[in-house]
Amino acid sequence: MNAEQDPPQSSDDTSRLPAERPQSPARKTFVLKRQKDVSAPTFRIRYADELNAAQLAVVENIEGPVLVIAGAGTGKTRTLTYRVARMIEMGIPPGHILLLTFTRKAAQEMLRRASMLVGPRAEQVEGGTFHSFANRTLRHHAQRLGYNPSFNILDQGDCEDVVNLLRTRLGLEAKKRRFPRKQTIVSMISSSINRMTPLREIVEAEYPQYRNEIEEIESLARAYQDYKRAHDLMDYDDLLVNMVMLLEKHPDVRERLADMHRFIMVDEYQDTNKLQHEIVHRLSGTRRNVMVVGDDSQSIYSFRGANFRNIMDFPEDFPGTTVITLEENYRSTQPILTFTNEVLRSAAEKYEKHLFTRRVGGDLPMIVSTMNETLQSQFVVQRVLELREEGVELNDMAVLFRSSFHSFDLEIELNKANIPYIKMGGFKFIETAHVKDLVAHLRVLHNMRDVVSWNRILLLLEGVGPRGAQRVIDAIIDGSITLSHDGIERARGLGNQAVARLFETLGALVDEHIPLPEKVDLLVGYYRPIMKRKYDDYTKRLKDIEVFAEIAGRYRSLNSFLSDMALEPPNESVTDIGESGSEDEKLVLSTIHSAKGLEWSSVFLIWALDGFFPAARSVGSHESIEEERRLMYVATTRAKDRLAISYPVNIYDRDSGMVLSKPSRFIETIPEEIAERWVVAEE
DNA sequence: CTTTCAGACCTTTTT
DNA sequence: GGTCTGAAAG
Repeated sequence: MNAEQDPPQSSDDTSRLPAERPQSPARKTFVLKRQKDVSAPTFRIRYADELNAAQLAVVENIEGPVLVIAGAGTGKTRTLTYRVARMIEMGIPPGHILLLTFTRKAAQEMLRRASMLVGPRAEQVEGGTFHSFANRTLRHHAQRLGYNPSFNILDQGDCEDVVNLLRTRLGLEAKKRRFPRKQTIVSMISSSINRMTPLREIVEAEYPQYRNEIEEIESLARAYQDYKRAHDLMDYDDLLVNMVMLLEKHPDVRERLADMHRFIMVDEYQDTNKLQHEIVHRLSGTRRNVMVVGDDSQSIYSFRGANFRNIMDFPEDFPGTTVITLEENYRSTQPILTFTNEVLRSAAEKYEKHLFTRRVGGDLPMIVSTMNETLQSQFVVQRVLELREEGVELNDMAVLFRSSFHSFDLEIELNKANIPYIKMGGFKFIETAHVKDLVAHLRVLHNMRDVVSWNRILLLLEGVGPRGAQRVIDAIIDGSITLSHDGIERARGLGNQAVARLFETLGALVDEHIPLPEKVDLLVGYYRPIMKRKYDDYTKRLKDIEVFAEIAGRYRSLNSFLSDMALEPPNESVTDIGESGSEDEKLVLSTIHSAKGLEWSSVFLIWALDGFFPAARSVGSHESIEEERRLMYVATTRAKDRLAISYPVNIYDRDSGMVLSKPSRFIETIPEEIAERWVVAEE
């Protein structure tokens, strides 16, 4: 099928043709001319030479719904890049293209590569995550939904704080029976929202132990929603919910947005949830120029409400969909590909794909059993050093694991061996208490009504507890304390030295003409003594604060800084972030989730031990086991040339109280001719 | 009211 | 090994 000849439905769907719709003249002629003349020899890029047949089909199908099933390593990024380039060459204004990706980095990378093909115009394509797109859009249209445009965004920790506060207020402490902890409550609510399923059903299906508490949980959830709305706060889910609301309840806005984003591309579609699907569906409107790419076999975010039904059902949601499958793998050698296919062989439901590669030859994957945890780490260290000797750069090797803490022991051994590494995923810099404290100060400057942040920064003060904080917050909300001169006087009148100093500091910073870096410096000066009093590892944390100031220094506006910190925080974990730039060559340690979309020459997968991977708590249900299997697939498909999977035996697991010694069920049955088995024992 | 302290609890994955 | 909660001391 070929967009140049006769795009399907172009005759009956007139709304797509700009000529029918009065517009600014310049824009109109621009688009019209190109659409009728697509195959004219104005393309400077010779797409057919650069892409294989399936990839070319993706690039040439610009109009109408397109579903691309892209197996691992099949050149998805390349294809998307060329598609963007092609659209721009066709004369589609870059601003009309919306590229939704899983991380902002992925979008930036694609646009950077596209701009190398067709020039800097490509950078004007609107790209980013669903959340960041929703954020930008909602800042423009907040009033329509009754929000202040300077709403602040709550991360998960903030949400938990709110729930905690409201729970106390409603008198729902874990007094009598067992009431779920705040974390659990937040994830219940989030599940309910992202799956568009009533809370009651979520609790009954997934948290049956709290069945008797449903009434209370529901009322807490309601209080939570009201609270956020009353104070111009949105959590991650609200960004999506409100985006859907905006599109649903305000047709004029929907029209305008659909007009602005005529061509929509969504990457990693297998990891979108129902809300995100709604956004795509409504935004594409009658034009239906939607292309989604994904691999159902790599769907690994169901805990976040992602539903791979989205990708399975796409052709039904968008009748007339062109389905294109990318099957040539350019990444891995045949032995690795054979191995990954074997991992996937018994998956329950999937689009059939037959990945093949021309990279014949290469080592068989290794499955390595070690006596204990330390030997596993030492095995990795030794192999890394050997490969390094053979000329493989550290950058081109990665160690992957199911859960963040699985790398702890390895990190010790890496330090001993002086191997520099960077760790992705797990606990983040931005989530450390002292960094959150600083951010909270900036957030109240951005939005005085951010009571969550007020609460946080007031509780830092000596002599202020929950009660005192609430008194001050009440005064802020009713307007008797402000950051103006007499507002500060009033704060001083409260009789607490520390509170007075807080307001003096903030009062001096509220001036919008002060550049952000300067604000942060002043704030750090204010915060340092507080930190010294509160944390005994003060000097270690001080380093983070310096890094924080440095990051803030790159931003001009408080708004964009806060949005980025909430939506796209640095993914490196705490220890690494300060060292960036000190050494270029580093071994990558990463959770499998954070390794999505990446590739390395050599990949180690550690802790492939039943109970760790699959995780013990996933063993219960069929669906979660299937997801773990896909996770194994994602992990193993990251490898280009070498793959080693290891597991220690005889590990005592506190959770189950058992000694675990079985290799992961996903690799246990792999035949001898597909993977070599090794044992590492003490000499 | 706030702070401190001791015991209970449980740990995926991320926007 | 860390966070979270509740009770007692300041």
